[in-house]
Amino acid sequence: MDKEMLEADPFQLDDFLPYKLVKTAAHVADSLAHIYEREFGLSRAQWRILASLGAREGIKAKELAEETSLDKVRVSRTLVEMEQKGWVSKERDAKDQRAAFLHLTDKGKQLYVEILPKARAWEKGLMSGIEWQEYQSFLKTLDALLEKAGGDPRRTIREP
Amino acid sequence: MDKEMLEADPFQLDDFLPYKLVKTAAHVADSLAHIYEREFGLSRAQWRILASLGAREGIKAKELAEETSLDKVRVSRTLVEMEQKGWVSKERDAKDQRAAFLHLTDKGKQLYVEILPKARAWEKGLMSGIEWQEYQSFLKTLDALLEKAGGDPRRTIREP
DNA sequence: TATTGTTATACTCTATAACTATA
DNA sequence: TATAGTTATAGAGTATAACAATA
Repeated sequence: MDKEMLEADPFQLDDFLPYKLVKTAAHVADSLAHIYEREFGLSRAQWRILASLGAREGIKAKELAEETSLDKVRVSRTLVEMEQKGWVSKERDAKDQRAAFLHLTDKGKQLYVEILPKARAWEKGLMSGIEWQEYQSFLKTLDALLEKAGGDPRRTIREP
Repeated sequence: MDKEMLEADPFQLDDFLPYKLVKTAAHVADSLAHIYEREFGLSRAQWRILASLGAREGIKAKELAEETSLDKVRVSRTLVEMEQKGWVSKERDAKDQRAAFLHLTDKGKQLYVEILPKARAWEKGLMSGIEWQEYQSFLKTLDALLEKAGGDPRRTIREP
């Protein structure tokens, strides 16, 4: 065993990119979750679907799954919850009876326009103190990393 | 319902920072996981503990939990697994019989020096194409976001 | 009384497969 | 045969609480 090799260039988990990235992402996600979970009682899946549907009325479950990085099983179940809460309605596609166009109900839209500004204000607060240029560079690097890491586009993710 | 408000400034989940951040982090984490999971058969918790212990021999379970963002229950259980595999040994602290100093066995160190270079090479590959200055700025922004999001330092996280 | 670490348990999330009804 | 969506189930991860031993 080469002891030198163990000590020469000490590995710090905290400085290791994926760890740092995931850790930061988890804390940022938690911070946002305060709004939609504690303040509005939405689950993470419900939040993502609300946010997605609010901006893209009338899409189908399959597209919704792609947009939100949730798998079709979770989308299906979350939609049932959201229908029961009266936030979402389905409109069968006459051309394809298997699928349905999804809509926010008035109640759902009301929730959307209530949460969205808060989420945006939160995002703004998070960004305050970060230069616009630095932020643009940050986004660019994120895109590059996602591109590099690539991987399975069907990969589902938990946080918002 | 103000339809204008819904369409005026469309919200794109994909451009929303926490979503983008978590999504990128998940894919980057998956990419690394190929190495320690598929190539070496380590779980994520095992990988983090190995990486941590390799660099900081002799720490105790409590410090290990803090370093790895794993809770003490998971650390305790993962250490049992790793002892059984012969990678980790415990040395009771004579000054505090409740705790133990943790060590990698020779077998554990061997695994460490085998995985580490691969992880670093993977990281280097991920970074190739990204300017050094851009990367420094990226790390700085991550730190700023973590600082801002702050939150519970005991927060446990799943990915590497 | 408080702390370190272990054990137990319930809950959620995830992955997979099987199923239906359509196409 | 293939696809959209649903249902079922097993496994992994997470959060909590209770506990033993020691401080």
